[in-house]
Amino acid sequence: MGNFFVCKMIFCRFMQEIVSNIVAWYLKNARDLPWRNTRNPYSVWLSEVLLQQTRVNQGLPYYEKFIVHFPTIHHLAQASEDEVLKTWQGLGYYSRARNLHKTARIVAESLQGNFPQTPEGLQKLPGLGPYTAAAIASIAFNYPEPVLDGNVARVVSRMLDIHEAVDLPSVKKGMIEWLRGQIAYAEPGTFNQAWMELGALVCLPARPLCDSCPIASWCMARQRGTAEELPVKKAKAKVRERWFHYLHLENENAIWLVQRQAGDIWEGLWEFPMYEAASEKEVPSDWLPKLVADPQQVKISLQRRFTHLLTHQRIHASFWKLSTRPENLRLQQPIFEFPLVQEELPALHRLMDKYLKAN
DNA sequence: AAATCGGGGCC
DNA sequence: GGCCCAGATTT
Repeated sequence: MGNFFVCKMIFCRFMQEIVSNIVAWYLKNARDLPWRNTRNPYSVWLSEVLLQQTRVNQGLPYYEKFIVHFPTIHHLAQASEDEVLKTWQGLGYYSRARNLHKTARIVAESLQGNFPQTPEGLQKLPGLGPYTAAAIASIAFNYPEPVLDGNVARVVSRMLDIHEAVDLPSVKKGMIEWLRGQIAYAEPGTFNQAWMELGALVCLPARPLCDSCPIASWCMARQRGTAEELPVKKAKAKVRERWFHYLHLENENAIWLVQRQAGDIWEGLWEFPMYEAASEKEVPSDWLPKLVADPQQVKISLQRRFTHLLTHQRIHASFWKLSTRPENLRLQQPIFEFPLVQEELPALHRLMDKYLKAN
């Protein structure tokens, strides 16, 4: 931390020039993205939530889909949560979709359709943390609050050659404070987007394009040759192994699905009735009696196996085709029937989608 | 402070 | 296979 504040002092007298260079670079090189053609708070909010922990290229088609499906916050507020989840399907981090819907209802019904205009006010809404509140306030309402996302943290840590973990709250605070000291030198929304864009296009995680960087001459990491080592991050959690056994039951016009409950992955999404085994060794003969009243009346065959990789979990999924009467099943949740038409299926998660498409 | 939540692109 | 991404929320 000591190192950090020394750097901060050294750079004080160059701040205006640094900001001016970044903004000039941004105005010339920024990508043409749909949410940059407006300052409409609804569009800004939607884009920011969609892009949390998500690359622009991945979020872009979802932004278009949401704008077509829900042109205003009132359309979104009046939709059901299932409709919102369905539009979100495949993007991941599904609590974002539920919070998006909650916030739409709060703004539409309690705030007369108007978003709060300050970071503090915005951060009270579900799904809006420090980053998103600052982003909306600065871009939509011209409020001078710097954003700190993965891009900005990388750029700043290299600028100042910070070797402490950037996910440490104290280090985050220091970087925001440093940025706050220079945000007055530009339009807040442009200032914030310029830093992020620099991280996304030039100050890349690996092999940064320092020769194209508008502030390379002030970059301490470049001067010291440490850019590729930065930013430093704390160690990550290990991957959990899980074994899912899915029961595939369908007839001519219905497919049996249950909705996943809270407190686990894929909350609120739909899938086949499922039994989670405690280990790889746990075999069907052990768990089948737990799922059906009379195993004698069941025909069962292994259809397909997938290994589905997530960030912190590895799902070993087995899909068993089941033939029996529905009354014979012992399920904790009620069974729902849906017409077997792809468009009519509710928001399934990625693994289910993979299985259905493979058949 | 640590754990959890996804999916995809890149090396 | 590991890392990272326009992070937030819960414990």
